[in-house]
Amino acid sequence: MHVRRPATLASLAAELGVSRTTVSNAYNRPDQLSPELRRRVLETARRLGYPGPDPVARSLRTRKAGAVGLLLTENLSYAFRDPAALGFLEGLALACEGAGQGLHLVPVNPEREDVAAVHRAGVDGFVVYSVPDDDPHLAAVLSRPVPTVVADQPTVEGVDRVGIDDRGAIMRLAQELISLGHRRVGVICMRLARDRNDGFATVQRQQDAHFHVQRTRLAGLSDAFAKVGVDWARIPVVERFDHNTANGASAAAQLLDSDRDVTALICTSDILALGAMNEAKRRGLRVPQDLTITGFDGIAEAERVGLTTVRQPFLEKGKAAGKLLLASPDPTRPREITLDTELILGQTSGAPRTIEERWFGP
Amino acid sequence: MHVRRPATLASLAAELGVSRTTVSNAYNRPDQLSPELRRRVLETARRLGYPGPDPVARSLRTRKAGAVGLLLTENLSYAFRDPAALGFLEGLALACEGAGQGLHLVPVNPEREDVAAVHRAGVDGFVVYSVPDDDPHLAAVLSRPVPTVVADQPTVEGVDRVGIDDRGAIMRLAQELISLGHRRVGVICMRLARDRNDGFATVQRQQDAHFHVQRTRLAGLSDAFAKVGVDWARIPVVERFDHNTANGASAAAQLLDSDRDVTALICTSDILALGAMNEAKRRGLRVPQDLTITGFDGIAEAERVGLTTVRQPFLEKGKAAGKLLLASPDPTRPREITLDTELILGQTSGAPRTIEERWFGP
DNA sequence: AATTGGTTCTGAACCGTTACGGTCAGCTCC
DNA sequence: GGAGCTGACCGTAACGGTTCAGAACCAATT
Repeated sequence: MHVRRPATLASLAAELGVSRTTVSNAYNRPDQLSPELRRRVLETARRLGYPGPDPVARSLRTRKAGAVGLLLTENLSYAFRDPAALGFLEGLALACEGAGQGLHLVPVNPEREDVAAVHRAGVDGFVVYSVPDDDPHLAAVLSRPVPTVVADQPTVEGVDRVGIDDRGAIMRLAQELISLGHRRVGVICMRLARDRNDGFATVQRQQDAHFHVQRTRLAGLSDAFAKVGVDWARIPVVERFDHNTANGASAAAQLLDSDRDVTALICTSDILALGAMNEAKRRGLRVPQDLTITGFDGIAEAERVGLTTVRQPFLEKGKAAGKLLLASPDPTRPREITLDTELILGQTSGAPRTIEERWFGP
Repeated sequence: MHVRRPATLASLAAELGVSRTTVSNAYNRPDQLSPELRRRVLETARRLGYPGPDPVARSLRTRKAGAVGLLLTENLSYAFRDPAALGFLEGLALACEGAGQGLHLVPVNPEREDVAAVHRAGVDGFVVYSVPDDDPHLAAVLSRPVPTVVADQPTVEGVDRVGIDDRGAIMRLAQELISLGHRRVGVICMRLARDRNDGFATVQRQQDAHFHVQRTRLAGLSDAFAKVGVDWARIPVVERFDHNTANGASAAAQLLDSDRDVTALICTSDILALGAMNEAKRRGLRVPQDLTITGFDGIAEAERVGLTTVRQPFLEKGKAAGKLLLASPDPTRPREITLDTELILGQTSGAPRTIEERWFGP
């Protein structure tokens, strides 16, 4: 085996008896030197095992890394499990690919507050996806002098943003349930803050939630029900830290155990809703006759089972974030993109049974 | 809005009247200077809007980028749709995360042969996942003087490798079918080369396949059937370029149209097998009574429907690739990791009906 | 003969940092 | 009271490129 020679542009130039500029040009500006010389340069490079200009050194000089950083709140691997995050990731990847930019996933250890990884990432900009307001990594990103786009997060001064109208979308869903006659409902939501709280969430906790998306959706629900005179404080909201169907099921169980007369379970994600459906089935509750269940996101699996939900365009969101970041040499005017959502009325929602029906059958 | 001042470590040092080394130490080696001075440095940094040492310059100096490059054959976004690739990606991400390394997805435009992206990536090493032997991007990666690990690919001289025993695994599957009595089978496989060929694949094309995994699996099947005297050349092999269930279905249709007496469809991936099952259903063929269908990979959906398949540990494969890359300061001995697979006998395989049964019913 | 223009190549500055090998004052220890 | 140590800080030399303003040369034009 040959040992990799630490050949550099300079050593190559010396070997050839030309200037470093010329060697550089051989790679970057073929029109700046004669074809013959260029051929010789590349030939000698091959012979010496020179792998071409060092990307890092080039980045330093040109002040371009050719990559976009992506900051996620969770373990990197979470992004590959959650369909919504995955869709976003795919969209972002598409945008990067289209622009010939790499996508640098920043490693975040949620245990340690290891902000160093953010500082170490050689990128031209950041996309921040759904991290809590108070996340130190977000602060670290904002401290870096590169353009940033946040997604599914509250607007940050001077930073582009892409998202959906979570509030309006879930309000329309709620209004649908309300018009069907639902008043006594339960809510299942994802984690509201960085501390684990698997159980009921007080109104205070809901309002203080550090995750923008969850906070906004709960607020939308609260407003929608307030309009028809339902006291939100009496609506049970169950929170789950980890986002999976098992937790959707256990949250549904907790909710149904605490109040048997709930007529609908409103979940802030499809994953949770799918879990809730499993629990309903386990209890022999028919959906939607005995219990209405709704989700949020519009993932493929939800569509398959006919879940009533709000469909949001993950992929487009990711693409939009990428385009926003890559197309912005103009840092003066922060932009905000709000994508449309669609209310999907599936087979998991219907009118609640009356009290009589509940006790004496239909 | 404040304009980002291009403050540097040097300007900060000048402002403070200390050396650049001291400022550097304030960030990297707190023990090398008095707490008081460090406090002053950081304070002044904040005041001047100095965001901390530039990651690219640091990388140049330390010769560490803190990131691993990942090369995929397909569009980046393909990786987010294919469950096997996704599992690998997740495993790799976990390994990177554990080591505090970023994961840099290299943008590959399969249209243009834009190898430049490989040269532009500031990474400490590469993982190459299942690209064809003759892919120029692979060559570009190998030309870079950084450690590399290939996965699901043939061994490259001096390069670590991780994979499974595709040949042995599919042979065990084939032997199972053979012992059930199947002799007249059809095969559905993924793309064999970079050129599109949606249709039958000749034996020559099978042997020349540039995708190692597919080539090896077909060879394993060929060998298994040869052992019991089946002439492989007469076994129809249908190839599909794009990997999705729709293509699995159309390939199954093509196969069944060409030979109605096939008793089993052996697919080289679960996705294709799931598509084939859809087609069988559409035709009113009962599985496994009328037709045996098998897959390969062991994805969640396959498990759900009870597909007979080979389960391979994607996640572990990704993890292993990451560990191999990150734990190797020793370039002298290339290593090879072969992970175990498991034959899953589901409900989609059974004994073939005899000719009589086929024509006259059971 | 002088000017112009084009091609091809060069020299030197610069990108922002960290590694390495110091210096120097103050202190301890017999 | 001199040797030896320690803590705190500094100067210089890389790290490996890109870029820009010319220099040198030659041919064509005025």
